[in-house]
Amino acid sequence: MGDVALHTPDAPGYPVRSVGKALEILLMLRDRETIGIAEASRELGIARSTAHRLLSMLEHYRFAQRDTKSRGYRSGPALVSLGLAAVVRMDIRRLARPHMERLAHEIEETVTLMCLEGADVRFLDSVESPRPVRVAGRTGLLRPAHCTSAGKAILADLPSEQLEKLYPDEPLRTLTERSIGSRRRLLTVLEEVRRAGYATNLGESDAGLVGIGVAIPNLAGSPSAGIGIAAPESRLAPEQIREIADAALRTANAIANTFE
Amino acid sequence: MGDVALHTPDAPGYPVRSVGKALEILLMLRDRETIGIAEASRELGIARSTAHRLLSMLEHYRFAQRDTKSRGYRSGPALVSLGLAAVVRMDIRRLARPHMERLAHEIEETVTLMCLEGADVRFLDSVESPRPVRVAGRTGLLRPAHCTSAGKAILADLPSEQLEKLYPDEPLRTLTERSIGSRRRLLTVLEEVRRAGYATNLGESDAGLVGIGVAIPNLAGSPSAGIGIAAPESRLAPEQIREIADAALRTANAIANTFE
DNA sequence: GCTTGGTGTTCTGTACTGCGGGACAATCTT
DNA sequence: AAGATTGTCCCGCAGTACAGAACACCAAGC
Repeated sequence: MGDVALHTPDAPGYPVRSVGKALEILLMLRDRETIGIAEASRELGIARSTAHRLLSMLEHYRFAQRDTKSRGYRSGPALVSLGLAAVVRMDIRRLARPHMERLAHEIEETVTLMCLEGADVRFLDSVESPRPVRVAGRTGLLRPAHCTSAGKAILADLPSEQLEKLYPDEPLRTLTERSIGSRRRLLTVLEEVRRAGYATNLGESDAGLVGIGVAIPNLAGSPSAGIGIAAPESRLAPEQIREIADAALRTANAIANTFE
Repeated sequence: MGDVALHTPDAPGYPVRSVGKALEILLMLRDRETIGIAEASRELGIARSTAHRLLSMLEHYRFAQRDTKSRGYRSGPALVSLGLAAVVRMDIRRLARPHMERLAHEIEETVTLMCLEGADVRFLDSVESPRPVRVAGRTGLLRPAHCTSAGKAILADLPSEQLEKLYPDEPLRTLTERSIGSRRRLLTVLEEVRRAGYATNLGESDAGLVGIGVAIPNLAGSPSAGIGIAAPESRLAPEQIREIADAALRTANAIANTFE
């Protein structure tokens, strides 16, 4: 009678193991550059022959391709086109675009849309500053969330137990010497972010680059997202920050309201 | 004895049907916005219950997600992150980037990298013009190949039998009234492209936008790619075309030579 | 040179798993 | 209100996708 496992809304009542394993291989392909057959077999707990067959299958459908020198499989063209098609269709991105363009035009700096992916943020889209000297948009990039402005804003919105899961190991990854290196420091920074409503990034991801980021609230279902504004260090005076953050917050709210 | 089917180099000797069907569903997700269970079952020739289970599986791994109003499945966040990770890693893109930046800087117009996907071209990456009035880079977009400059350049490099497969139906899709509408016209245009070495796009994809495109030669294995230069109509005088095309050809060759 | 540990690849039998069919409920159409 | 489609669940059978072993291949290492 009463089903206890209701708290996992999408547990497949009738799993198809081979498909599950194949999808897990695809997910491995996201984090690793290439995968070997033995590697996959070990990691998924399946026989080498099975891993071989699954990878051949992925190769046949162009989801994977063999690296030259026939050593290991890497992600194939089907993933590229599927992914790009999915990105273009993403609700957040489509809805956010016009607002981002308005914001980029108003403050004349590069605006980027990001979403959380594990403990990282993925750059989903960006509108570059109209000025000749500007920060380039780097769609597709992955950065540690705690090293970016929008990433910090997103983290600040997370429930604390989820946050702890994301940072199990103590020495946090750093990109520059200004990056946040310890969990304690991160927690106090996030507290400040919650108070201020926005986050900053003062050369913590790239030297000479500063950013201001806010989270997009109420993204029902889809992973948490945010927008960040990036500028050359020399151009952003401290007294502008509040003003720019307000513009970003207005934009984020406008995006959130577009969800009917 | 003699295996006849040697001309299909990657036919999986030992197919895993469920995985194959699952991957085919993913491929459907690329072309359609959403798919229903009955739809998938019909198209793949499997029972509705099977389609249901496969889609649940995809949903569980976040490769698909249900559309609000619980009607139909659409592509999920896993596809987005997988795709973007794959794009960033793509050889062509990584290798082409520096050359594209140089070209964009030299001619001060927006440069785009595209690759063929069926009879369309997918925008893989772009470097925007430094000028204030410029054509925006639209990474991820899909356009009919015969309506874009680089697309035509890529088509011109294709063997004719492959070309015929791509255009079975006579009234070609058009985006503006200047788009090429018939196969005959396309063939003569492609002949000109082969002679000139580059292709043009005079308001055939977007009104007020002109482009110059070239194919990147010798892309062993990976799908055919090309680069295009897009500019506002008002800014591109006819006498500049040859010069810009030469710069683009130099760039394309430089990219091709990067492949060791 | 010949081992030794590691790969990727192919084959075959069997237990299990994922398939189809059917029944039900919830929608949308007419 | 009836009819047509849809998504969802369940169950029993048979087909399949798994593991295991055997083989070929390439590195190092002694």
